[in-house]
Amino acid sequence: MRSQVQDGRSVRAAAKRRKRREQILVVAEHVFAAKGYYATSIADVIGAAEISRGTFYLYFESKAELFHKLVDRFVEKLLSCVEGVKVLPDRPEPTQQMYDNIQRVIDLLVENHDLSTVLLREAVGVDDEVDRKLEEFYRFLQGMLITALQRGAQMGLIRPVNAHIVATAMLGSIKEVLYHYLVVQRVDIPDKQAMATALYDFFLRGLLPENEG
Amino acid sequence: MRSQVQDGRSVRAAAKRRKRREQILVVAEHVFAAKGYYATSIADVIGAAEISRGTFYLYFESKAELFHKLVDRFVEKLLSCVEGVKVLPDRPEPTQQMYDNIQRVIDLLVENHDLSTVLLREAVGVDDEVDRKLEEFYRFLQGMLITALQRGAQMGLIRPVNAHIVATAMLGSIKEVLYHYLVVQRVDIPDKQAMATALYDFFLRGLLPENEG
Amino acid sequence: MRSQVQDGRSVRAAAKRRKRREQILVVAEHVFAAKGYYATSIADVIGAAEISRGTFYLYFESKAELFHKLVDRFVEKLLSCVEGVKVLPDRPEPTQQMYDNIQRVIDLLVENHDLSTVLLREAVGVDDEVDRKLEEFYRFLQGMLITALQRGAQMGLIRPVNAHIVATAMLGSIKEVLYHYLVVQRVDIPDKQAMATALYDFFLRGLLPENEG
Amino acid sequence: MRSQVQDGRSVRAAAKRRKRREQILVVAEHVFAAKGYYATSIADVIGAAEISRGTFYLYFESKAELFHKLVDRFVEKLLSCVEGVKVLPDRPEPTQQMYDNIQRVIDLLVENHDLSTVLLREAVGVDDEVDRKLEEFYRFLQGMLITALQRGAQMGLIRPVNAHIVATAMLGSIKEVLYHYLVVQRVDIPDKQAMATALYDFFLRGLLPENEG
DNA sequence: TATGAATGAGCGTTCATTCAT
DNA sequence: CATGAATGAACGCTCATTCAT
Repeated sequence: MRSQVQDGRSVRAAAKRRKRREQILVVAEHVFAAKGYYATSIADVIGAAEISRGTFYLYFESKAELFHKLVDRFVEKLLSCVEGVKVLPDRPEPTQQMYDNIQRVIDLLVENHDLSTVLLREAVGVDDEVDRKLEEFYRFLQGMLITALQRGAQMGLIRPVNAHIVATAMLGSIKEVLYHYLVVQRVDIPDKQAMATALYDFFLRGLLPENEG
Repeated sequence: MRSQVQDGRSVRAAAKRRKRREQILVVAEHVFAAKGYYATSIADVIGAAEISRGTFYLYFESKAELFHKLVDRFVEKLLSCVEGVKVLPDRPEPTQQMYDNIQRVIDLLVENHDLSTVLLREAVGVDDEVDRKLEEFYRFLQGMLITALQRGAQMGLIRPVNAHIVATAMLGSIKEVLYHYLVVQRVDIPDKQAMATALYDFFLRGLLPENEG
Repeated sequence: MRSQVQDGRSVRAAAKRRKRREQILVVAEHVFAAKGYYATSIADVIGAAEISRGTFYLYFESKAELFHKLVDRFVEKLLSCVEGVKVLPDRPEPTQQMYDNIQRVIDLLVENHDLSTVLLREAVGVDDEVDRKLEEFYRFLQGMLITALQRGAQMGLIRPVNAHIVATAMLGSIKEVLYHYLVVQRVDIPDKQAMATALYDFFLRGLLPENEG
Repeated sequence: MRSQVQDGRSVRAAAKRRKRREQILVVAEHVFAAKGYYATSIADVIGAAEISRGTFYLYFESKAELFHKLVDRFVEKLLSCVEGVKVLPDRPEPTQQMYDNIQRVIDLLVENHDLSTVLLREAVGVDDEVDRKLEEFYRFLQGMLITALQRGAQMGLIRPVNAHIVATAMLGSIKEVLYHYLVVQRVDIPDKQAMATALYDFFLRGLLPENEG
């Protein structure tokens, strides 16, 4: 059994270690966001993090692993902020749930500007592991949306549509809008609520005038 | 002044040169589509094209230039197939024009499966030149859509919407749906017309049931 | 079918390539002999060979492969110079055959001073591939000697001995003597015939005086 | 002058220190024997010894020094077990002394399987210091054997032979036989006495049948 | 004394590009 | 015009060693 002193030490050491990893991850977000995965060398990362090569490899076993962790964090954060639309007494209207999801995704990506930039920009194609993770994630979201669309249609809340295509289109819409503001224009989105509202409105009512509220 | 013989020669030579370039570009589409930009080496391209290293550099000044040309072709082809929505006596209904545009884009990308794969997958982030070209192109499309949305609203054909966001969302929808089918599922799209219809329908009428035809 | 010109070219190119490889191998023999496998870096080899890094990797796929080729050459040369002792009308006395083998091995190693140095010195332990090759080779020689000892005993030409141990001891004798002269003393052996004779004499007659000719 | 208490402390501390060093050396034998010098990292050693990096460098100034100590121990042990053949009234027959030496060397190496593996396998070539030590040691043995052979010949106990070469051959015989059994076949030698006898018999009587007892 | 996080020189390897033939 | 051998800068990674705690 470890003494209390040892436990205290190891606990503090583990905390320090986590902090260091975190620091590297945060710095790497910036660097990858600025230069892209391939153009970023280990030298760039350790230069920005002000650590030595050896230290980097103490915390990550490769450049790939570093990127995978960033992808994992992105995916985890997003997964924890989207919720399947459910019809329950204690939950808001289904359409409100959809709106809330959009809002939360926007908030999250805006808060994690660099990470979002990296992932929206060029994560696909980096390596098979990353491709698999992202595809799995998008497929999960797509599945969620498809289910929501199908249930919503059964319940008469929405029109029956080609759920597969519409779900994919909705995903693409959100990605593109966020990509456009975060990466292309490199601005913090002025009015996150307006953005969510505009997307939500477009999704629900489309373009035709007879759909006017 | 060149003699006629020399002109004849140089004309033939220029034609031959163009043909060679074309051959390399076509082969490169396949290779880039299969392996991605970074994982594709010059060795892969010249191996597939059955030419020597030296010959490659006779026709392209770098790997980057080769890729730029592919991007240029993609952009040109797409530009030549989309048309701004205009209200003129000799043209179809504006909504029909939108539908036609969607349909043509889908057709083009399906016809150019490899090129589309490359560009939808990971073109962004390859280098600043490519980023600029693609951004310019997407901005052009976006501008076109924004204009159409604004004019449509003025004319009462569509609801007034946040044109910027909706235009971006429409672009993202189309990209994502095509990406999903062309790259992720790697299938030829079974029913291109149905896909266009589904997107068109979603764009116009959204999800709410009161929008039912 | 290739034209004669192309054949001529490719034949010449292949010859040039072989020559280059050979040149690198020869230089590498020197370098490995002087510094040992591990202390020798690719930089040392290409420096001594006066080629660039890239060129080295054009001819060898790794430092390991370079060393493997050297081992292969060593083993091949030795295999081609030792012959199993056979009793046939047109061949010399079995003991003379043994003497000849010893003489040929000594000659070969003296002629290939550097290569022998590398292999006698520290080839074992470099990697599993090398270990396997050398062990296989020594086992082959050992097997040959064991057979010769057993047959010789059956024919009454030699005493019955513990063939396994004696064969191994004979191998060790030859290795150590050559190692001593080639590597430790770093001299060309003054009298190769005397060396062969001394070993041969020791093998046949041992130390006891009653064995005096 | 140190107080008795301090002396007691420092004596105990020194003993502890020696014990620690010893423990590391013993563990390192195993590790080096299993993986070889170059493939063994400090991480392997401290992992097996269950000490920290810092502690290792408290006891050894480098990986090289650790190995040097192992070589020293090997050489010391061997030196303490071989004795020069001397003709004295209170000592056995010279040939018996030779047999005893062989037997003791075999016993020692079998008892120190790991250490022997390391040293027989790949010690040569590790660094100049090790090379020097081993060469000095082998030269010492060789000198001893040469003297014995020359004296033996003078006394008429053995034939006059090329003492240099025969001494080297005898060393090589013993090394190779032990190497073969300890390292290649990785077995404990079944009958150490038979091995000594076979070598002794071969050394004294050679292969020719007229030498039959 | 004991620790283990931090270091950085040095390694083997890749690959886009050049140029003599 | 065509070739492919040659180049070398740049990369990701390792590991013996140090030193603040």
